[in-house]
Amino acid sequence: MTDRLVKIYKPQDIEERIYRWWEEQGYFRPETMVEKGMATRDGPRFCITMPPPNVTGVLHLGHAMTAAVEDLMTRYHRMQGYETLFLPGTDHAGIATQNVVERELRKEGLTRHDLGREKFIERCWEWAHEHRARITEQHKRLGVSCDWTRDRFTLDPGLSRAVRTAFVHLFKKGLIYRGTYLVNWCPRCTSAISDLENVHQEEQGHLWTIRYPIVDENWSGPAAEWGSGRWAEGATRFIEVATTRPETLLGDTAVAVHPGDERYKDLVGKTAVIPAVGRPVPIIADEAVDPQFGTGAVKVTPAHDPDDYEIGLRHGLEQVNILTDTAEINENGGPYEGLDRFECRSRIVADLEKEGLLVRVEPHTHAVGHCQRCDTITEPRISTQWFVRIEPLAEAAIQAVRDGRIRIVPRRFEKVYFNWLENIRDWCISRQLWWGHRIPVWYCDDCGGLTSEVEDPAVCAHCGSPNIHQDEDVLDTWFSSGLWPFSTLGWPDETEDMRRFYPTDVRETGYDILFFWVAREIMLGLEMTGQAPFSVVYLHGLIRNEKGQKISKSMPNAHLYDPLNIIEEFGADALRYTLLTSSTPGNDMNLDRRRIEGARNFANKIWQATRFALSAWERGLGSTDLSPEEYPEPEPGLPERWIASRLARLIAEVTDLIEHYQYGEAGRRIKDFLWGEFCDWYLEISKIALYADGATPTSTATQQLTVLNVLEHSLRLLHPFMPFVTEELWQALPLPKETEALILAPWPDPSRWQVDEEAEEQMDLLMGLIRSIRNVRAEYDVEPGKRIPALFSAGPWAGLLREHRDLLAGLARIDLEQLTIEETMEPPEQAATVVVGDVVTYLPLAGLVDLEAERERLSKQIADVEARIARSEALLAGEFARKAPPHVVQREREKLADLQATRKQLQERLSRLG
RNA sequence: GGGCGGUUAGCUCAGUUGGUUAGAGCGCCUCCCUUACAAGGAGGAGGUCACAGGUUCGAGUCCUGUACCGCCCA
Repeated sequence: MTDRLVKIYKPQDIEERIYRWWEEQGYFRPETMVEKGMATRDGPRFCITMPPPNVTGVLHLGHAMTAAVEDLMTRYHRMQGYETLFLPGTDHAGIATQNVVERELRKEGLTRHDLGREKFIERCWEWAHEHRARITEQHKRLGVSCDWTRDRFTLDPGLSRAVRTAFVHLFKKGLIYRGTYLVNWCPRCTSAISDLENVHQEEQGHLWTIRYPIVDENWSGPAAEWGSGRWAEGATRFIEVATTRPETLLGDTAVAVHPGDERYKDLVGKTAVIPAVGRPVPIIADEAVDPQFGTGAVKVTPAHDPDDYEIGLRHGLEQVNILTDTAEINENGGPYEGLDRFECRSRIVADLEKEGLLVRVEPHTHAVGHCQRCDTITEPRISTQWFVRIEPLAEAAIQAVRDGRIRIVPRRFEKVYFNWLENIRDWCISRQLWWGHRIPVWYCDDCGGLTSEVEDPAVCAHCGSPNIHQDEDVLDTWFSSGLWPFSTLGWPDETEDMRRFYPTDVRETGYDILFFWVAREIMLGLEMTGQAPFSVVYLHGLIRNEKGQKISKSMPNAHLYDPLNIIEEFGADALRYTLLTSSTPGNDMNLDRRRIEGARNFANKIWQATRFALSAWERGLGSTDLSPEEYPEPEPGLPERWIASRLARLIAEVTDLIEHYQYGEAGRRIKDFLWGEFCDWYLEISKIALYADGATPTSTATQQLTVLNVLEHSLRLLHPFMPFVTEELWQALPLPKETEALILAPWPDPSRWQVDEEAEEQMDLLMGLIRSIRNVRAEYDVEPGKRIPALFSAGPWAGLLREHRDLLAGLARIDLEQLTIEETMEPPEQAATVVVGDVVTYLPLAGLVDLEAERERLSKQIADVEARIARSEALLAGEFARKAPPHVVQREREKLADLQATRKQLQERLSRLG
């Protein structure tokens, strides 16, 4: 037995070794392909940039999915002879990283302010370095063939310069502006966040209805102190408003009703008084008010609500900010100053009740904004921030997809993409953080002018004053990720990589970051480089566990879904194959460990098949002094012609499927072929010759070489799905190779393989006969190893059967001494009968065949065949024959003829049994 | 409120221009440690393809509606 491959496939023993070898040989580098003549510098090329994982954490199954799909694309194109670059990298993840580092500091009883900006950033770098190394290690375990010499990080000097260049470009073009607007504020991060990072969640809250007293001839305003219980004493008219955030009334600057609302017609123009702070505010009419909601009158808080903000602008209302940056009530909150927002809420409700101003409280479900990174409830808050004027960029991005320069797979996401971009709002890009790209804008202390330059300016661009200081804030992480497809290739420099690999080919990622990232890459790519950064967006689904639950670190059995644990247990190949074959693009997938196990078993299966191929060769040609170049030409018989034909189909189908992004189907086809046709049939057939008496090392060369060759081509097809095991097995094959490694081997060329219809038809018949004989043997409980007699009344097929009597006998366990094949014959008495088309097989199973049982068996089969004949006849008698395409009708006719032949044979047999 | 996806065997899922008797893995039943493989082999049972209409010679596949589950946007 071969010593090259151990008896059982152990991925742990091969994967890391192979990866190290690939990397050391430089196979992941496009330059290597060119050096080895696998690709040319001016021929086709393929480039994909890896979505950079956050340096915050470790890889999860989503990353494994990304890696599997992208590496498949990469390996496929590399084998197709494209000069291929899969460029890896990581993202500094501003808020997320700052949060985890701050959490670490807290364990030491420190805040970032205790350290100061510089020291804090140092700590962030330590964290980033450590995690970056870990993420790289994990990617290597997954087997990704990316060029690590081009590994990038969003805070690298080159990429930072790209960020600055892009910012300055947009700034000078007037597409970046600074202004004071209502933004989403995270009081825990003490930073603004973008609309996308503000995640709405349904929450069970309350709807408080409060009445505001109205100033009239009887009441000119509160005379008593708030909290005295007599604050509104004397007021006779009130207007009722409903709110889910009563504390915001401290910032109310109006009460609004719908202009058409008859109930309030006479109140418009009057003055209401805001409880607690006693602010007199106008009652105004605005179309935005929904008369159906609550009382039809709403409080207006322009500084703390997006709708109210708009109303405030329309009516020139004052904006009163009542919150500090940590969401405590500020000096505008009167008696509540210094309280936390939620503490304030309960206090204010109690006080309203005391003052008789609380009308009612009802349970109410509403959407509450949360910070995507820390889950804290956010507050809309007025603050000065930097924004990207996004509409012109969005317009171009829409156009690129509309006119087909970019194609989204699956298609339906194009609609989602358009919908978002068509209703887009300006992008808030400044963050009040320390970790990230500092905004390249300097303020002049003398003239107040703004200077934005790529290189740090020494003086104000407007007045030349040296008294300038840089903006304290940093940019949204997604601003730098938005430049990823070209910043990683050297932009803004006209580098060789930029020229060769940009625009890239594919953006592959989960659909959940279509807006966050992909859309922004397209917008920024078009704006900065004038070209779409990639031509295809391939979106994969999200991964859940087998019960459809979202996998999170806090799950009790989370370790079962940790990619590294899965790799330890089943191998990276099994994980990758499973991820690639158990889902369809854009659809979520429930990852089932049983499938991973099945994929591991598949890897073992081909391992075993290769061991068989090697042992046959070692006993055969391998034991001669012939070199592979001197091996005799194979002389293909029917089984060889058949398996080659099946392989031809496979190559064409798999290539076509991959070209159409149908990776799952492609992977399954390869497995079906290798397991169901090659192993189950061809290998078994080859054993007949290989183990025949008198076989010599060279007499079975055809079988040996067919096994090796089919395996060699199958391994090439499977390589992008299961790179490790295929490389290991391919290396072991004693064949002349075009390349030194499978990773560089050419993809099988579909046009070089011929389908052999005749061989397929003949083998179908032989396999059908074998299957039905096995079936009868099982039904009659014939010992599995026992050789039985058989007689074939084979009609026109007698010649074929005679020619392949060894095959028939071998796989159906027939005794060659008792095997008879004739065109027609007088059937034996005591025999089980099998009919396949016009071939009748008699199995005289002495002592085993019960005539009564046999009659029953045949009757049942006749009934079954007759039912199908009836259906077929009805079909052909109707409009089907007239309207269906001729080849479909023809096929149906053939099927019917076949069924009729079978019925005739079965009936004859039954009548003979009496 | 608008949009999207899902519903196929006990479980997890395939099924892409409509065309044989709807498939796989796991599980289940029978038999087998046969010289590549028990992580295996041979055979078997198991589905009115969520429901109701429609188009068509023909619908798991196309159209309309309904139910339930999930997601996205507002």
